[in-house]
Amino acid sequence: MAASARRLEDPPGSAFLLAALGAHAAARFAERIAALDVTPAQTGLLRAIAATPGQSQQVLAQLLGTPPSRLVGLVDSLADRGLVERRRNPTDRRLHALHLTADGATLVERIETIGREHDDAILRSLKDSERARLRSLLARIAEDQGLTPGVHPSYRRL
Amino acid sequence: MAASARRLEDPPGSAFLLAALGAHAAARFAERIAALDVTPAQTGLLRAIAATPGQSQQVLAQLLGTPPSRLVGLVDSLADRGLVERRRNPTDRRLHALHLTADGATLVERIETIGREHDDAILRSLKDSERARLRSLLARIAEDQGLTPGVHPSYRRL
DNA sequence: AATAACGATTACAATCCTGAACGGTTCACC
DNA sequence: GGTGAACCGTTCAGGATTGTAATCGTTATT
Repeated sequence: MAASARRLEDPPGSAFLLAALGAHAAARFAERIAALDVTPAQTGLLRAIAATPGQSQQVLAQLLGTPPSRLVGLVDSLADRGLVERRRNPTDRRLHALHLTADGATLVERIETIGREHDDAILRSLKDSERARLRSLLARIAEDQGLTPGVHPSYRRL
Repeated sequence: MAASARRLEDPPGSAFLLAALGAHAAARFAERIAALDVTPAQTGLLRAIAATPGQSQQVLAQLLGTPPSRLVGLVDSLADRGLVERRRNPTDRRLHALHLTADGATLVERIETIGREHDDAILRSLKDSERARLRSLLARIAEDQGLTPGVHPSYRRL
């Protein structure tokens, strides 16, 4: 009989801590933005459209790493609420260029505010210098792991 | 027209980085253990049983933060493969005490090995001293945020 | 002009989770 | 001691989400 009897409390590794904390942060953020009646997926799409307006759904789907069919429902839900517009491209009428409406733009602003509050809530136990250190470490891992900056990997196959 | 035009690349905050990296780490881990034909949820349950054997499903459900009905299927899938045993408690025949079989124990060992490899893969861009620093920062946040150590929050309402 | 390629959409099936209801068992209390 | 409440595990139906493949309209190719 080997020693085993590993306790549940000793964490199995930093990567697990990372995953657990990431899920926690994501869940908390989802709670916050629920007040605005948006889901994390919608938020990511709004952010992407705000960053590069006028793109086709195809391009956007590739950027986010999601099947195009999934974008349809997402865009629908935002378009129905008047936050996003599908503008047909006159020269190529297959394309739907996505743009934010005025309402959509102000919503993105609110989301960014909530994001900053969320950030503070999650990191409240760290001093500013420690926050900077953490951010730098995380950024290095993210780059090494090939994450596209500003895009949440959950669009891919989750 | 305000300045806006935030680029997608500048990350919206460390909490977002955390969430993105956590999702990435979780997805990669899921890929690894898929070779053993287990899901992350099953892995967490196996770990919990290994840490505190003989517990009832009710207690386990509360520890993991999941509705008991969700445990049933999880335990079923592991029991069908002979990794976990449900033992009726003779003094209180309502309870099902959960234990690992020999196969289950060796599987947990393999999962721990994979976990260490996974850890190295995620953190490969960091020196040992930096890994220690990161771990300490993450642990502090996790404690401050009230995460139960060793338990992945995704069992709760995801 | 015919056919292939392409963007967006729809249809469909598969998966997973939640919440309530259900049998079997034990406990509390009169 | 017997009756009803509480409890454990299970089951069941409903809802939400996602990926694959077929479909429709439009454009490019030859």
